[in-house]
Amino acid sequence: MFPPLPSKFEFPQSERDTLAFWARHRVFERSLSQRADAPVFVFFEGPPTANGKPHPGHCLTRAMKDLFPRYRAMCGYSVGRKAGWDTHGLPVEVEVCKELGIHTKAEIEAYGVERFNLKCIESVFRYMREWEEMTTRLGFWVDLTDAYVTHHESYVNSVWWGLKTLFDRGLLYQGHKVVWWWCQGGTALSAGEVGEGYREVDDPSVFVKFPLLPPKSGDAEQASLLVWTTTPWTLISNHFAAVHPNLEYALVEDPGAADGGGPERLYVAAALVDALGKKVKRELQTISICPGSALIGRRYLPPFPECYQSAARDDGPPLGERSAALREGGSAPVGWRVTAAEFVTTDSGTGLVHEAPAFGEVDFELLQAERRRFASDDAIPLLCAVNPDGCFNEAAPQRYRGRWIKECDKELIRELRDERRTPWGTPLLWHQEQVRHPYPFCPRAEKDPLIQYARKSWFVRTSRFKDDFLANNAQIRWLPEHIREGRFGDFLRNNVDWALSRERYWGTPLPVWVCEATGKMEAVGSLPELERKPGATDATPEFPQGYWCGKCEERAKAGEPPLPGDLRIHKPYIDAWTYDSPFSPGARMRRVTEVIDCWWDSGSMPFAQWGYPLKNADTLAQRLPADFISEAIDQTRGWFYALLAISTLLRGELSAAGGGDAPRAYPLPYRTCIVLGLMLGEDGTKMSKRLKNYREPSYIFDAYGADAMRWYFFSAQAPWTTVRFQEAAIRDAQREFLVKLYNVVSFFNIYANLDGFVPHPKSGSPWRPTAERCEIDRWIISELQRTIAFVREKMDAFENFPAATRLNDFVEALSNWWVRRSRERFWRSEKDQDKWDAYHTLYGTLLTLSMAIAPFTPFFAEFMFRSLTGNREESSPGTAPQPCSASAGFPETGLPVSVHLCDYPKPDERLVDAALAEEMELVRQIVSLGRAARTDAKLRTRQPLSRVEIILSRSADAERLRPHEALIAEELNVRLVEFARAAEEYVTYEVKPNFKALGPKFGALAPKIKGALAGLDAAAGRRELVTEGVLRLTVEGRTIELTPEDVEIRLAARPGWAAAQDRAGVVVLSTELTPELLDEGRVREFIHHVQALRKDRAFEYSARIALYTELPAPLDGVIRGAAAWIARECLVERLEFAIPAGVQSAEVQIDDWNVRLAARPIAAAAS
RNA sequence: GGGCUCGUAGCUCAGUUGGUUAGAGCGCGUCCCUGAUAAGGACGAGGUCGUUGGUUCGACUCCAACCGGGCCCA
Repeated sequence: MFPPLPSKFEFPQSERDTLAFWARHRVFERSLSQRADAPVFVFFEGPPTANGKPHPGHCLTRAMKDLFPRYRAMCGYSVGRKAGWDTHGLPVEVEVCKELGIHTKAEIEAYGVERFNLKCIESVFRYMREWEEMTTRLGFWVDLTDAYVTHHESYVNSVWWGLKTLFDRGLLYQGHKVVWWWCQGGTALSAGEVGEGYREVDDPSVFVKFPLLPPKSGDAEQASLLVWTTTPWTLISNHFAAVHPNLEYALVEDPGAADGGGPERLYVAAALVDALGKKVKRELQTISICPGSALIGRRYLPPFPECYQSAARDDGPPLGERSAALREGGSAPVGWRVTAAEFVTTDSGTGLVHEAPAFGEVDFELLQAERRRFASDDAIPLLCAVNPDGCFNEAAPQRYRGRWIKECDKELIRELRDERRTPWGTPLLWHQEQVRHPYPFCPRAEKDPLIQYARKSWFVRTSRFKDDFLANNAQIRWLPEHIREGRFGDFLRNNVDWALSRERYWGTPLPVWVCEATGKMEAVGSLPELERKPGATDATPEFPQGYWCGKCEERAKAGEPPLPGDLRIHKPYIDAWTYDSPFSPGARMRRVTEVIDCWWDSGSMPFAQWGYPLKNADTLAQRLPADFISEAIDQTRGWFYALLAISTLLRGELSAAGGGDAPRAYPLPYRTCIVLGLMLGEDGTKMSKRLKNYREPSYIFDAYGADAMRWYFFSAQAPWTTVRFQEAAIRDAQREFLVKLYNVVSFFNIYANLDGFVPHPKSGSPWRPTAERCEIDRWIISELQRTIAFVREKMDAFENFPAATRLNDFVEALSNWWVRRSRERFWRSEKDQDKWDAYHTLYGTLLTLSMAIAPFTPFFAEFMFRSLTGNREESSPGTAPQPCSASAGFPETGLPVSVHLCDYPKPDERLVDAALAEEMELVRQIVSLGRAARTDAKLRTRQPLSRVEIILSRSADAERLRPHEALIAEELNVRLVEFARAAEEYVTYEVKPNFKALGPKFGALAPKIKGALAGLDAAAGRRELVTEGVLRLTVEGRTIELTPEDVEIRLAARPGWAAAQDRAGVVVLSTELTPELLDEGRVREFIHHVQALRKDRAFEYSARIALYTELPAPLDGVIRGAAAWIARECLVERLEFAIPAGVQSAEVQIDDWNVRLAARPIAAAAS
């Protein structure tokens, strides 16, 4: 007896039951342990940032990460699945700041770094729990109990080891770099963060004159360079003006504005003269043209004199008047002269660029280039009138000092217009307007604009490894493929050194200690290593026994919960550690203050998840590289890059884990990477909590279940396409696949129990091999084998979409052809072998299918499997799982308790019948045509017809269809099936060119042949082809012989017949209705109404009934004559032609007659 | 502005080394079937395959430019 199924199946409830079942029997753990000694398939979990609730996009990622490991595990691999959490970084800090209602670094310091970081841990834990819940509910099997966590001491030790290794190899260095700087947060932001924060804003656009000093020889020219900027606040820090040496520059005469300033001369790019003239509505007259190179070296006066006049050294002349020795001999001024720069264009501005190296990346590079020309490294200072907090400093004019730079823009412009003049008395401001352009703001604090700012920070010399990155990349299997050469390849080719340090609090501390006497540095590879350093201590004046212990005691005394031990390796505790300097006796080593980019954390996970090298060297050797990873496309420059870069840098060191000397081969650290598309909300725009344009995962889980969502992800599109997350699409996916499949399971369940079907081949219902069963059974079993072979092939290649599509097609075929065509076999009363064949076929198919879909829809697969195997529970869960094999129709005994402990089905080639598959395809096509013809002629299916004539385009097909005549006759409800050969009575012919064959053979002649064929007598042409094997045509004077392959013969029904056609052929129905046929139709109508009545009255499926009817005379004889048939079809025990009093009756119509029907079940049906 | 990617039916998406008649599901309309009923089937309407050029005997497919969306970078 199969456990009866509920009348109303609830997917979400069933899934919750399955979750409980998995937990009860520790199915996940056992799926791992039963493969403990198998070959490994390595999966890396990209750690989600535990900062914010998971949304549907995360569900897609996690579903994909589940699918392939499940599949490989069922295929016999050992697939360890260690969870991981990314817990450091700015996002966490910002979340905590919001919670605390604070914003700036000063506020964090005031709150206390210690308490702050404690808050960060708490915040991370909160979100981790939400993620764990979603993970479990989605059916993502990953070991949450043994997750790696980036802030754990063991993890940080590994990260430190990597950094120390790079430091010792000279790859970790401190340098200046212009970064996108968040003034209020006091830190640089990563490229990704900056990209998030771009907004369209209006900024001032100012054109400013830089008056030229007279050349060494020659008279004062009284001309200015005209420069353009959208950041007036950077003008105070101006250091150079740049031109492109190969561009043409014009010296123009500006007649001057009406309200001030006389005529004067300006240098601008020749190409921009007209455009600039239009801006001020004056004609700028070109006086002379010169190349940019002619201007190089010319000196000018900056708009604000503070830097120019500052004394770089106490004794020297002002900076503006200083020159220094060049490497190649001679000397040059250290600033305020024209330099050459390739980046100058005439796209906007004036073709002359104001350079403030502290505030622009290219500007800074220009400064570096200039510096390299000088003999002394520090000949040219970096001019910077702005403090890290975004306020002007001592280098700025008095009135601006201490003020927020953006706030000063207006005043600066006014000063340039009204107060500052050229030596000849015109205002320095030439023109002012507004521009609208994208500008980055802090994505975490939307009002704070970012600025480019030169900052001392730590870098990893990744650019030196560009070629290695590319070589590594070339070995990776990317899905989709274009990522390798496209987005990712481009990114690698443009590699710049990794800006590693962050001037923040909650992150992996940069493990570099500096000698307080000499400034020399060294890196430390782990906390134990630090503790072993000579004289190492975290004692402070306040806590002479040690800062950490002191703090712990303090909390204990105050009755507060103990500090998480993992905080020991974080700020501020780690900052307390000092040790004896190896560089200078008596001096101490102190840690630098920075923490590192959290991307570096997550990119270190291949070894850090195992705590390597302090432990688990063996594990690492086995688990590198990963066979499979997957994340969304936004991780290209994130995790995908971090992983590849760090593993490439540490290739030699990582290979030591394996005990070998040879460097580990590429790819590292992942072989296959599925790059998922972005997920958009219902309206096709980015998902937004604010706009509520998507459904929460929990809503989907409760309304449809996790499988519906998973199936939608896997089957609706290739995973790398951008998808719209639509509730309706999930509902559809559920209806098309899960509900359809459930109906088949339910069908089986109902009848198997009615007939007492026992699946066991020996002790159960009579079983016989597939080869002895009927054609449709052999067909569906063959389809099953083909499907499994296809799914395996695609899944082995990480292509879930075609695999899922094929499974969908199979379920469609099972439900809409096999079940439909086999229903009668289940209904019939006799328990003959054919009936048992049907049961065994369906049972075996469903059982195998439950295994085949298990990685895709693990909950429903488990439901199916358990339903088919009797909802077994183990009395002592955990006994050794038994091996399982299940070929169609013949399940072995001793199946495991869960489908997920089974082996993935293997196709049995012996059961595949390709010819039968093709024939059945054709049969379905013909039947479909027959139904179309019926619809057309308004002949309902219940009305039998005398015969159908089938005319096939390929007459050879007739022979192949003949064995299936009975099937066609039954499906179309016709007495006779005939194949007509040359049925010109019914059809007309058309001879069409087959260009695929004609094209290569005849080239340009092909279209002409098409014309010739159109004018041909098609019937004659066809005859010629059939009798002679060739068709001769004369085209352009040439005689051409066409073979049957060169053309296609199409058929069309002649008008006047009940017919339908397509490429396969024409199906013609005989429409003549004899009295006998009409009578049979009426009986079938009668049966139909009785069945409807049974259903309407909700009789048991197997209930025998007494049937009462009152008929008009013309029907009486017909129904009486068919009594036996009716009794068999409708389980009628007694048929009476009068309706007894008190029995509820119904009136139905058969043709034009009214018929009364009534029925009641007969109690003891067991006779 | 640069790079990548996508543009096919009202919606969601397929479309196999270029082959002349571009498909599916949903939705809509008409009908059918039903002892699987949260089913199932048939038919119909609905497309200048983003636009414009080019290559080719032949282009949804290849190339170029442009337009539009998305992502990444600036």
